[in-house]
Amino acid sequence: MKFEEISRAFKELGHPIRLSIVKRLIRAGFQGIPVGTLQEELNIPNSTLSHHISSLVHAGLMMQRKEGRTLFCVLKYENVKLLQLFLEKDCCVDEYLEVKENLLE
Amino acid sequence: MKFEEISRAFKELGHPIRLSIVKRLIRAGFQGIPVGTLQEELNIPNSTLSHHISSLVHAGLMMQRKEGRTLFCVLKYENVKLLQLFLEKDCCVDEYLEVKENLLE
DNA sequence: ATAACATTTCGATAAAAGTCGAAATAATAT
DNA sequence: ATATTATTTCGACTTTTATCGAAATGTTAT
Repeated sequence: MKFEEISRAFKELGHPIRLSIVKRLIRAGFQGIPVGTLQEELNIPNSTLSHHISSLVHAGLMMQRKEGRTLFCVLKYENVKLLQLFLEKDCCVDEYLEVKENLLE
Repeated sequence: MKFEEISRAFKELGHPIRLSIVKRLIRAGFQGIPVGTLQEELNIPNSTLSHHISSLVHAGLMMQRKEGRTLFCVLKYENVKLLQLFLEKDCCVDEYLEVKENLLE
């Protein structure tokens, strides 16, 4: 993943719907979660959801697996992890910080 | 930082220029770096740079400190760290991964 | 006071992203 | 074959971002 790709991936996380999708996909594990289920949970039109999913796929943050007529969305954990490492290694020098682990509500 | 703010912050990192700024600010430490220096290094028009800086400030990723007629840009490390923690805690369950530490070029 | 410097605001324009109904595709079941 | 279900594509539209020259603002030096 090079700089432009990292940046593109962050942009993907920069939309509440897509960030919700990603967050939901974590819980779904490797089995993933059907598009339809996502749609019910997020309660948005299918075309809108499809658009965001496609965007996430192109950015390398998720992949899809088809079973019958159901499409499962699966997070690409390794790439999310890369983003985390980018922030951790390039952005956060620990001496600079005293971080409270529970700041994330 | 709540969900919407996290998402907003990721969006900020989702532009190559702004991600470059953030990356540069890390090296600058708490002293920060003058807007003018950033401009020379990035080689973009001042109005464009100013626009992106303003955006980063509003998203809580950096702050500014004035010294004479020079404005220093300083990263808000703690918020970048929060993003990293968000990805680490909410998105990356370590059992799911074997991560190569050197994947970031 | 005026000039030189650092940076922002304005304003106009161009480009990209987001939204969603309706039609199209694909898979399975009857 | 036809109907049903799951999901995507199309197309039109609205909203948001990005870009950048030029003018304005604020700061220090002369």
